[in-house]
Amino acid sequence: MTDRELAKAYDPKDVEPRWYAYWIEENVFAAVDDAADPRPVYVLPMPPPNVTGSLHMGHAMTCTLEDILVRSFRMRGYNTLWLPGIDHAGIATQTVIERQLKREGTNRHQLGRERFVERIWEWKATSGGRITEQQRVMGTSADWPRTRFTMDAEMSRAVREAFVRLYEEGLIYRGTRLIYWDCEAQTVLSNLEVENEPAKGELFEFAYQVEGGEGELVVATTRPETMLGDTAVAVHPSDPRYTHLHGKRLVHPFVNRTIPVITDGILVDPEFGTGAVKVTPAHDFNDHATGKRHGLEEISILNLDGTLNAEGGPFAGMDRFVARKAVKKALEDKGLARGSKPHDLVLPRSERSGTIVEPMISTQWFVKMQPLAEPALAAVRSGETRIIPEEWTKTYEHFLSNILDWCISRQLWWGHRIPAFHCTDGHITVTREDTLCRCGTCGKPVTQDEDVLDTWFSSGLWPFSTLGWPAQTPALSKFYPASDLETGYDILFFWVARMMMMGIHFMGKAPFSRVLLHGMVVDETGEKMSKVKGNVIDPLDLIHGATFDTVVEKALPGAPPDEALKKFKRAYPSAAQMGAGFPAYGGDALRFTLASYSPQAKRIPLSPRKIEGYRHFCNKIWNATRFALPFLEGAQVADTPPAATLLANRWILSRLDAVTRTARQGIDDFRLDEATQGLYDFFWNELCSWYLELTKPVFGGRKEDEPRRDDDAARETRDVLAYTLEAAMRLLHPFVPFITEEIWQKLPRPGTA
RNA sequence: GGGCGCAUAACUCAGUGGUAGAGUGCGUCCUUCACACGGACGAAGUCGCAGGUUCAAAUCCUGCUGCGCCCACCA
Repeated sequence: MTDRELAKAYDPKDVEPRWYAYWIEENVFAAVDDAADPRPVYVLPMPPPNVTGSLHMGHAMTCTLEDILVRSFRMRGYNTLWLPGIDHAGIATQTVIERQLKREGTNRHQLGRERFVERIWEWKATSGGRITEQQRVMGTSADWPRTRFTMDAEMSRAVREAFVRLYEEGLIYRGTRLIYWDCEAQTVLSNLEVENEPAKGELFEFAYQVEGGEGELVVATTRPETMLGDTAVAVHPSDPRYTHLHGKRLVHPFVNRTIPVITDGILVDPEFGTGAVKVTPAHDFNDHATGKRHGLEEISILNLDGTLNAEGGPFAGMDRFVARKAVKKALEDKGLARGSKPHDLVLPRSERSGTIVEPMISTQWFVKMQPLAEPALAAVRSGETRIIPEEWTKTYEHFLSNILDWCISRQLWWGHRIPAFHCTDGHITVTREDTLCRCGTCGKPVTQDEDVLDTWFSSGLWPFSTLGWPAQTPALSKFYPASDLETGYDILFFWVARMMMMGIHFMGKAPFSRVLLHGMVVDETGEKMSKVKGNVIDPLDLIHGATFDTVVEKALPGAPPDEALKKFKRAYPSAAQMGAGFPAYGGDALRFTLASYSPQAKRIPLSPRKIEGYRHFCNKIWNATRFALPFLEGAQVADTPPAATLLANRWILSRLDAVTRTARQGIDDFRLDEATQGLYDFFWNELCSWYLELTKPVFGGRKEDEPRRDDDAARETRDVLAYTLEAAMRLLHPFVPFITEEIWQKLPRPGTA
């Protein structure tokens, strides 16, 4: 096959890897730091995927949308930086490695901290960050040599610097608070990492005897074991049923203490339960606040692993759930149980481990949020940063207006160690140095704080830490603030809000002028993709093709294949009639599909049939070119449209102009769906169905006995067709970069004639 | 308890104060000269329900119904 001939059907497998290699070789994704570079700048920080991650549909969406923006600006002549990276993902990664150790019959404590962390680095070197390889299959045109890992030395320096400055400014403090504790991972969690899940439980009632044998007071609870930490029972001040008990004391049935009856109009709703509330200040947020109001003792009853400590009296050593049953039984045995009824409740679960978290009193590091939140709110209110789709602005405002202090310490080993040192006298020295020997206050020997920082602390610095901050590098001055930040709406609070706060605080300017948010990719019926549901699709299977056996094995690992297949086909009705599997749709078809969904949709139901439709579109592009190429020999293509006299030629040039504006507008407004629709319609209906058909009689030569024409009309049409195709390839390129590159390289274009 | 959003053709979704749109699917026909990953023609919607504003509403407003998401410490 010569240069100017094309295969009859488009085969992405042949084309795509070839051009990716070419782009890398030609270094076309690189941004330029040089202050003297006169071009305008477009900067897009890439959301760093977890080091443990592998490409899923959400990543595919992110890569696609961002690559479209980036390629588009690059083609417009911007000095474009798409900065990629990887997140160390503290708790997620630690969990992965701990599971490995468990399989090997050991654990991190046997290994020791230093060895454990080494082990994670080893793992990272071999299998961590595989996802960045997979991103390349999507055509991701990031400036790869600038890839940052949040645990790199430079990133760590930035993290320490940020911590120290916030500490010195009084915005980071250490405090003893009621926090959420994950008993399995054995670490504190921030509020955002706790998911509240509705559940069916019971409301159990039991009686406290009044001291001196004057009757009883019945309370209701969903967590009977917490009664071991009760330090009061509260009633409503104006509840006539309990007036006679005001000021009395109650006898604890299991531990040697009496507790007061207190009145509290905030905690107690007389309508609920018995109207009397047991108060456990150390294990419940409402009770904690009540305890503060009344000066109650806070008795922690739990060990860090969720078993009961010595305060549990006869129940000490039991797991919290075992203790729950045992306490109920013991209350029954003492004749104090007063029955139970079914009750709908909300269980707080750890986002990561899935276990029910326990409120516990603990000393942790916090960031004071309000002083940081206010400028972040102001930046959006003033329009310095715009959130698109705009409806998210209210959600952002609501979050930042009601924000609580951020607990940033984690009892993990994998992460940025907190740069604080403790001496035996209890002084704390916070330092930028790697290590410290003497207390800054008294000079005694010190040890470093055992804890690490929340992963999101380092990612909150991403827009500037990746550019060399705190050093004043050329990259930092060139590329901060970024132009856009594009990501899924699910991390608006976790990540975007925190970058806004940190960016403004440390750099004095909001980190980006626009925040672009897309929805969650879900299955075709609208269900969230999950391994449990068996509806996960690996984007690479759509690109490369895969039998349903393979697809289903990944969707529902370990399940019987026919059962898994049934589930899968229920989740993707349009795949049900597809025979044995997915054909190789190619990266372009998948990208065009993902871009075609409206970004304001919160749920993006992935439809295999839709991908198929856009694969057909790619084939259409291919064949249109295949038809046109033989007629383009000797075409003159300039940067501006050729002068046209024939109606058809003038018409297609005007349509080209219109679609150019549609595509441009769609990209600028982050309405890529409108851009894809416009491009599809232009190419298929206007260019192929109408214009190409109209050119046939002008060119002639289609039948054996008909000569190819070479008159003015044919020459004008040739030049217009060449110009139009070349321009169409450039318009389509950000969306479907592979096929357009393949074709464009074969087309006559400015400077090649 | 607060907040946000959605309801348009069989499916998935755009859309606009002035005669209802796309893709896919469906029906009939066509392997004819770029493409059957194609072409031609066609069927298909009381734009959730009820009010209101307007010359005009599917589009704006109010209420209702249904669905979804987020935030929140009711024992």
